[in-house]
Amino acid sequence: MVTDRELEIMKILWARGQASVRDVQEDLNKDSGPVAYSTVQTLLNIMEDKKGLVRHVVEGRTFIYHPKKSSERTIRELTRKFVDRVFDGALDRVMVALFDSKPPTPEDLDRLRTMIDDAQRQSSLVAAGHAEETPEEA
Amino acid sequence: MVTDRELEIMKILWARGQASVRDVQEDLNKDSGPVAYSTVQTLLNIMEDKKGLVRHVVEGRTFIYHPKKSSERTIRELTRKFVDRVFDGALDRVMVALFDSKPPTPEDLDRLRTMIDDAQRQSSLVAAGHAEETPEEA
DNA sequence: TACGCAAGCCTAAGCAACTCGGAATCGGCA
DNA sequence: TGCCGATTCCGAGTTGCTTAGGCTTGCGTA
Repeated sequence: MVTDRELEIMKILWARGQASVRDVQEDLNKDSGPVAYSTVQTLLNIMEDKKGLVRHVVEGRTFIYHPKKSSERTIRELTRKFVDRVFDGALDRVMVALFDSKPPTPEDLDRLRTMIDDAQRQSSLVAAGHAEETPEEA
Repeated sequence: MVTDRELEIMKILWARGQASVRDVQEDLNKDSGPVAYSTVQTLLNIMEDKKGLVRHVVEGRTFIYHPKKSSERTIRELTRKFVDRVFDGALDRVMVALFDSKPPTPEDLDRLRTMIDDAQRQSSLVAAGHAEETPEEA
């Protein structure tokens, strides 16, 4: 649903909180190659009207855009789609590919170990009957 | 580079080792929706001539297609591209999103722990001066 | 007030990639 | 010859990305 270019723009909006078309254009020019003002405008238009990814308020003559969809939700959906598409949902196969394509640093490994420890502690609590203490997501 | 549809076809070829256009069409019809024979043919054509993903041999009158690009390499590249695109290459952020979008099972966690153990043992060996025993990739 | 510049927005359009299917062609066989 | 399955050719619809040009509005200047 959200394309490459749109993701770049969303990243800018997430980082800045809000931005005018000019702001986005300048950031894109800095990060990637040169892009015409009207290109950014068209994309933001589509992202607002057709996809609901952003919204805008008018300030003087200029449109100020805000992200509407959170980075957490967007990234979660992108990740899920990728895992399903490439790995048919198999998490351990993802990990193998991940380590293969991006060799982890020792710091990465430490952080991962901590994450797994937490997850295992969590699931053992659940198994012991403390599931009701885990709040559900809205 | 490799699109959704092409990945589906590659998966079929990887699973079967080789397949005729008819084979691929039938598997696609089984997995996804109905697809015309000529569509599959067009796709395989592009995958051979333009992208070098497959090759074919003639057997009687029919084309038998073989995967040319390995699943390992394809998946590694897809994974790397995804990590760079969405997470700017930050491995630990990928893990967080992974756990978030696909809650790991206890079995997943055990396997992951083993993988991390292996990786850490490996890197400590390297740190101890055995780097020259690690063969380089061609 | 009248004029023109600058900044912003909107519209139309082109280009490339992907996906798909219809129609024609070829080769063997009854 | 006529049929059948397989292959090839070609065009069309969709989507993403890109841009140029036209329109509106506000402001400074004379």
